[in-house]
Amino acid sequence: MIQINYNDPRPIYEKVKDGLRRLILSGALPPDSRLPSVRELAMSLSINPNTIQRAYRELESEGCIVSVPGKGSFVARDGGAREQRKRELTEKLHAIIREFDALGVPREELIALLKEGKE
Amino acid sequence: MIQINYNDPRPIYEKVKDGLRRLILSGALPPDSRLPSVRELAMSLSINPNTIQRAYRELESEGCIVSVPGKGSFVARDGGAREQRKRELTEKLHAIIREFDALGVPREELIALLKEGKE
DNA sequence: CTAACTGTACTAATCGGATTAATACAGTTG
DNA sequence: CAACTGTATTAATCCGATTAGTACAGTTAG
Repeated sequence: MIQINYNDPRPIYEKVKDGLRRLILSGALPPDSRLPSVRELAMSLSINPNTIQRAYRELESEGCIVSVPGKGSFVARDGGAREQRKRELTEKLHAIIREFDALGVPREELIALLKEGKE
Repeated sequence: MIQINYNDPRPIYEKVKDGLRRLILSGALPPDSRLPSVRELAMSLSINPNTIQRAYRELESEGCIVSVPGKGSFVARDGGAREQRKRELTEKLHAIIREFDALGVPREELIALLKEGKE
C-alpha cells in the first residue's frame, strides 16, 4: 500500500500521513473507501499500531478521513472544499510575496525557504 | 537591566533576546549604544556566557545589534525594524506552507507561483 | 451471547535534537 | 603585557516529541 523511507528523518507517523494523503488526493483511494485497519496497516509496515492511530487521528482532524469506532476508517467526501481552501491560501500567499517584495527580499531567498523541510 | 522569568518555559537565550529586543525597540537602548559584554550580562544574570553569546549572535543576524570582536556589542542604527518585519512575514509564510502541505499541494507548484511576475 | 474484529485512551519508555556548559582561541585597548 | 572584548568548538545535559505497551469500548457476524 505505502512504503516507509527510513532515510527520511521525519517521524514515522508523518510519513504514514503523507503516503495516505497522496493516495487519497490522487484518487487511488476514492471517497468512502475503507482504509486498512489500524492494526492491519501497523502489521504490514512492522510498526506500532499507536503510530498508525496517530496518523489516522491527525488525518481525521484535517478532514481527510473519517474514523468510526468499531467500524473502520474511511476516506472523507471532500466535495471541492479543498480547491476553495487552496484558492484562499494562494491569495494570502500573494499578499505576503508583495510585502516581501516591498522589503526588497529577493525571490531566491523565498524559494530557498520553500525548499527546506520537504520530504 | 533585564530579568529572566523562570516560569516561562522557553529557552533562556530566547528570553534574553526578547528582553533586549524590547529595550531596543522601545528606545531605552538607543542606536549605537553599547550593550553589556557577554560576560558581564552572564554574570549579572547568573547564567553561562555562551547562552548570552547565542542571544547576541541571533540578535545580530536579525539586524538588531552589531558585535565587534574586542570592542563590544552595539545597538544597530535602524534598531532592526526591517529585519523584524521580515521575520514576522517569514513566520506567516511558514504557516501557509504548512497548510499547503496539509492539502497535498506539491512544493513545485508553490515555487512556480513565486517565480511568476518577477521582473 | 460470544468472538473477533474495529477505533480510542492513557501511561510509560525511549530517543534525538535543542539547549547549556566548559574550554580554548583571537582581536582591541590603554 | 594585562585586562578586557567577541568567537569557535566540543561535550554534557536536559526535555519534549515520538513510540511502545496495555487496557478499554463500540460494531458485527456466527
